[in-house]
Amino acid sequence: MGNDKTRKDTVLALSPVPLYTQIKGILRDRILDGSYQAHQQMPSESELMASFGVSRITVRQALGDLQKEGLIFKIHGKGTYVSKPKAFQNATELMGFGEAMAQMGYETFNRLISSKPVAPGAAIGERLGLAADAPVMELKRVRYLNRAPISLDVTYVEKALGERLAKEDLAHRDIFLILENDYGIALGRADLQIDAMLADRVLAKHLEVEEGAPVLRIERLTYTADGRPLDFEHLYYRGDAFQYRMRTERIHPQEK
Amino acid sequence: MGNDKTRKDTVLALSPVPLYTQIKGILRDRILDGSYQAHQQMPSESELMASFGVSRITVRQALGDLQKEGLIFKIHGKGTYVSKPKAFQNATELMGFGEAMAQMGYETFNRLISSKPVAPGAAIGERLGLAADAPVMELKRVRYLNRAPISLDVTYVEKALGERLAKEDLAHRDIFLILENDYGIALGRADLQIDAMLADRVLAKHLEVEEGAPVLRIERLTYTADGRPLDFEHLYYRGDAFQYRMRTERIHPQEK
DNA sequence: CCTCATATCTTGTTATGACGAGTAATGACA
DNA sequence: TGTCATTACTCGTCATAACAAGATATGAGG
Repeated sequence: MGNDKTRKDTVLALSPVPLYTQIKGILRDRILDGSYQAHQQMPSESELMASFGVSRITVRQALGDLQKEGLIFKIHGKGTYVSKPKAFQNATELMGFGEAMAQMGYETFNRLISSKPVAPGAAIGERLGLAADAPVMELKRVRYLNRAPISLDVTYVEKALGERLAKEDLAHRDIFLILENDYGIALGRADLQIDAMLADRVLAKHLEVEEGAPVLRIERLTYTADGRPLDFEHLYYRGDAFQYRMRTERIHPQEK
Repeated sequence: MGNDKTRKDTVLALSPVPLYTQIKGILRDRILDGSYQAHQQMPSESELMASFGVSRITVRQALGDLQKEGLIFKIHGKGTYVSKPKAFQNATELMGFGEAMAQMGYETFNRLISSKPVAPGAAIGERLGLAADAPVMELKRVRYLNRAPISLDVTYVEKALGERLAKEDLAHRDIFLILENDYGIALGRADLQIDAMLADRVLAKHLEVEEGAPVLRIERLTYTADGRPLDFEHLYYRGDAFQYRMRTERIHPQEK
């Protein structure tokens, strides 16, 4: 059932937000609230054209974006279907720790251990695209979830930026959000490297675990939207208290 | 169409591969071989239209795909630019271990430890979308890189499929490639969870490390292209010998 | 009953055309 | 000289149109 060809939806052509964005939002809501059930359904492109009163290219842009988000998938010649696994949507999204936890309803708190200018090793300076002798700021923070320490974050940024950041409310706000909302710096992608290690004495003290406990180490180099490296971090997560989740796509062999 | 300000390129309209795919390939090659240098350049859309003799929509589809791959980025009102960091392209691509290593020029070898039907715990059966009492096959393999053990892979699949897989040449081929190339099963996305743990006695033996050494554990649930869960794996990587790399994108707040 | 061509769904690709919006250089004007 | 409107680029959005290609139901012919 649920066949509502006659249904008419209103999208505002004069709105500042694009039509396909509005349509995307409406369809996403219907998927998330169950109007469109899992693994079947989804009106065809021509039905959506009629019901929203837009052209096919607009419908396809909306559907294409939803597919990128993982909410739907298409089968050539058959139709468009709703994906089931709502489990962890958007796990490939770049987020700060507090941001990610807040989205899941957890409260976080950060304790600033130290902030000081350091002479970067060659590796760090190079990653940030700075001159070999350019000074960088090192910010050390321990992040708490429900009063238990979860991770030690060591952040390296260019010195001037780091001094500015050190004055901010790092206890309650993610650096990512400060950069974007307060400084107006648009962030782009990030490159991550993940491996496992054992807690040394310093790490054990900060994370309140035994020396030799398993630790997940993540190296993250974050770029601005226009591709300049901005922020290099070492994140040390308690192996017993944290799982890093993500989603990857299979790229099908085509012309390669 | 006698138009060539700088260069004229030939794309085959009759080819079985779409025009935008051909154009995407040509542009990717030029970026990778340095014809288009990093962080500047890139002809405008209208120039590409003229040089390839195609419409704007086709050019935009090619550029959009390259942007998703991370090779280029666009700035509204200014132009399209080449991204610099060739470091690890396509790290969000879902790949088997052997596949990934082969792409980097390494040879791998797998040793099949065991393959047997098991009564799945509730967690595994549910993940695979099977009935609670449906039998599954468990395949255990140790993966070697340069004759050193790198990981222990424990794979769970539906029983019939698992028995078929057990007869294949698992020593030299990735399960992913067998599924796709031999069985014609198109793979879609995968959901991953990563954490850190310590090697127990069994793990230590297989990975040839000390008991208590750091181990990166990855849980991976792989879906077919049409969204059915197919393959659930536990991957245990030596923390001292393996780094998991990936790239994530910042999603900018829009309508949320 | 089974097979196969056909009609008719679906999504995929591509062209042409238009206007909006952001960026930047130019030149007129105060 | 400094400010501002103009203009000419760029990418972003959207409409209309057509055909290709995959999937499926239908019906004719064996």
